[in-house]
Amino acid sequence: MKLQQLRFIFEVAQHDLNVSATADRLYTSQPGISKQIRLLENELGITIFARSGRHFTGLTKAGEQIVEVAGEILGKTQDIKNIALEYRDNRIGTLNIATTHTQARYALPPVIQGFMQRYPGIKLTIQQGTPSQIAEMAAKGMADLAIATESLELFDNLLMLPCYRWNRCVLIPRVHPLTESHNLSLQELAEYPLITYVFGFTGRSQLDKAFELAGLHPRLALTAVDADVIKTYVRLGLGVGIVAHMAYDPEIDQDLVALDVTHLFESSTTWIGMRKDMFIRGFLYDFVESFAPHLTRARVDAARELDDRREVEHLLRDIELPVR
Amino acid sequence: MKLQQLRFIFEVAQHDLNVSATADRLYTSQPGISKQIRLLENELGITIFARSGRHFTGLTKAGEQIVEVAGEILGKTQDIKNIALEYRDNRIGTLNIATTHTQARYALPPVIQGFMQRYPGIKLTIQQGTPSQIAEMAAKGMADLAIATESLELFDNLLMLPCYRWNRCVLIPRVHPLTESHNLSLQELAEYPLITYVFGFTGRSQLDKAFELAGLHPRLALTAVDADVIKTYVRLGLGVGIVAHMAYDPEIDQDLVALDVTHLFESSTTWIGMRKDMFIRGFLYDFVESFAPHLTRARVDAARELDDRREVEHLLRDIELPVR
DNA sequence: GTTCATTACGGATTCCGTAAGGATG
DNA sequence: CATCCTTACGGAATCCGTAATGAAC
Repeated sequence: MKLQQLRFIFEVAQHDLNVSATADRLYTSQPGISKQIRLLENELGITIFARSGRHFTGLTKAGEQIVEVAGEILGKTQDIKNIALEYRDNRIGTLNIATTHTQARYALPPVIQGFMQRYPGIKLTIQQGTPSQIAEMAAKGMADLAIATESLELFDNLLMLPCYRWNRCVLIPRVHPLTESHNLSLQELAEYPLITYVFGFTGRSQLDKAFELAGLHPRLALTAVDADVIKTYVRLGLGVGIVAHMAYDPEIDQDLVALDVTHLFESSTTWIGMRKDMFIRGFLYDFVESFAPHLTRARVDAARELDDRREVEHLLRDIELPVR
Repeated sequence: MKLQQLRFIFEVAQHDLNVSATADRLYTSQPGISKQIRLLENELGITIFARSGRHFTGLTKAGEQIVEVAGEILGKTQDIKNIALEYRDNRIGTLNIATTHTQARYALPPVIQGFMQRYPGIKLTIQQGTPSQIAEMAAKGMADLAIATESLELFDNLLMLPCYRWNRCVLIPRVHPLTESHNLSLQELAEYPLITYVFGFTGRSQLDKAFELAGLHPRLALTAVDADVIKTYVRLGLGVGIVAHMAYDPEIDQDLVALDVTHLFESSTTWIGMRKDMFIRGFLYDFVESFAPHLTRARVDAARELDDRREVEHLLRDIELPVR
């Protein structure tokens, strides 16, 4: 058994069972991968990939379990490299953040800017994706951190750390009936076509819950992945926008009016997700703390010691989360 | 980075940092190991082993952490092999049990006998050691199961499953003043020199606690690792023996009298310890269940899902443990 | 007929043994 | 001076590329 063989079966499993495509991504030859897979299967005395003729059609039951363990092993080899790098020079390395549009566009920029100044030697990568995509990236070791409001709970090897709470605001053009409204109610709001996030993004589930509880079924004129698109259509008069509060910029969005609706919706929480057992380099602790000041190295370590998500919540429950 | 390199640094760290001795054990050459270690250190850009001249004197800080991760990786490669074996032929394989004298001599024999009949293809190994040694063996992947009454809590990657409760009996020769005693008290007992287990073995700590709470300080004439030695000296009249109840065999020990002292001491619990994340083969579930019938596959799996020791206790607390 | 894995094969690299060398305690 | 790691070196095995092959959709 060789680490490369484990790498190959893992990557092939991640790439639609297509060996040729995997070879391209790994900058190696397709027969090389094919041969190593076959060698591993022979050594173990089982087939990992189910085949129909010469095509891979799926994983065998044994293969599924083996690929999963292989992924854990590969993650740990990365940990070893990170340990070595940390002791060699704690100022160089890479940081790979997977996050959503909302975070990348509105919450992260100042943090990133400060981080890049403090650690000019760290190569920073930000990958944007859907909440479930980024959760998977962190869980599988393709990203160091996942930052999102939703879906991080889907992978139970992710440690979830609460970062800040936020609520929504309603966006309307400067000329709009609702500008007259005082103490906006859900009923009033539901009379207008709404423009907000698609399901699974940026606290959308909290939003639905509020209307549901009130027995209201507003018309969704348009759902988008990000606030910029939402704003665009609000400007076109297609409907009333509901976006995360931090997505409203008084400078840039002077042509829009933001109405506070904190009283209408429960606040949402944005989380950092990271593999429970990953080796955390010094700069990564630092990044986390500068994004969420209450998440000090000591607190993160304490949370890592606990194995259960509920215990982590209990540990951190007395901490006043920042509100944005 | 190669798996063999990880194997080498791990084994060298386990063998007193002695490369030559490690080479002998692994049936390979000493320069081969030396070279691979050096290659790994070069690749990672750090030193793993601290050296004085050409002698290894210890692990560097980075080395300590890396060796630990290397051990986890090697454990997972073993998991992969076990997965493959299980699907290839679930009747062949190896089972390595680390346990104490008390278990090996008195609790395990009938279980082992039945197991060997059901699984003639499994190569069974039993390693005897002190409780802390066997806990380490299980934690480091050198044994599949640890079975003991003490010390399993020392390694937090061990899942602890309660197997049975037991208490002690007092052993005296057929002719002895205590044979007249009814409802033996701790005070009476403390008047005689005692012969029992050394500290850290077979519930010795529970025993000390009982005397301590009663404010008694009995004289320990002799402490031994196993009940057979204890019985021998009881026969010689050196003192009164206190052993685990299951260590008294009415057939063999006809020349000794066993007095029930359940009312004097709290019962102890014997546990199975296994690496939390190890792959458990079918026959291993079967072995565990035949040793502790309440530990069904479903219950073991449920306990593995939980990450915290206290939660495991909670899960299993309604189960009536067998008493021996 | 295109896509895709397997087989064949040759060159480069790596691995691993023996033998010799040099530092430590 | 006995122990122990490092270096040197050569043969064997492995790896990995290109090219050809054959099966599946």
